[in-house]
Amino acid sequence: MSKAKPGSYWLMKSEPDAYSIDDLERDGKTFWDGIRNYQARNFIRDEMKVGDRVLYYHSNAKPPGVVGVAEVVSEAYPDPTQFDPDSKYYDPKSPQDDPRWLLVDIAFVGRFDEIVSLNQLKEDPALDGMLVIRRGQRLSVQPVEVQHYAHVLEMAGYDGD
DNA sequence: GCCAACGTTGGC
DNA sequence: GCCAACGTTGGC
Repeated sequence: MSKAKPGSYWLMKSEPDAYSIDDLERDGKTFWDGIRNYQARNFIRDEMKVGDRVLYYHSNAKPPGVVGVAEVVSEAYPDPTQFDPDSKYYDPKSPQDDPRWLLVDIAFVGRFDEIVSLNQLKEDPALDGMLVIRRGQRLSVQPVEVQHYAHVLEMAGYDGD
């Protein structure tokens, strides 16, 4: 199954205490390790492509919200932390020859001048149906519709790309 | 810190 | 294959 669609858009959550947009800006690029949810893994494995754009979302933050933009810069490949007994992401049940968990590399693209908070997202009718504003939505990697992506950038006054 | 929502595990 | 128990996420 190959879909000839242009780029896809995503929202990826990170707790700023663990890895914030500042960390990503400093590093330029990072391994998005620690995905341990099958639905998120499937998006990464089946649908993410190099060049896809990502809304960078701070969860467990005050306030939570979108703080910038990142870009997918690798294909999916096995997450090495699943085989590392010292890692908190260690998964002893993942077979070495058929790794259960994958990751992609993410690069910094830009930062918003100000956070676009979850509240703002919820209050804007143009974003009706966006997954992140759905109650109880815990998925840390989620698809975003192109018009929602564009609208969030607009809300941020971001014209970096 | 609380707790609702939801995913995963394991007994049966 | 059901479902209760448990663990985690993440807003508040």
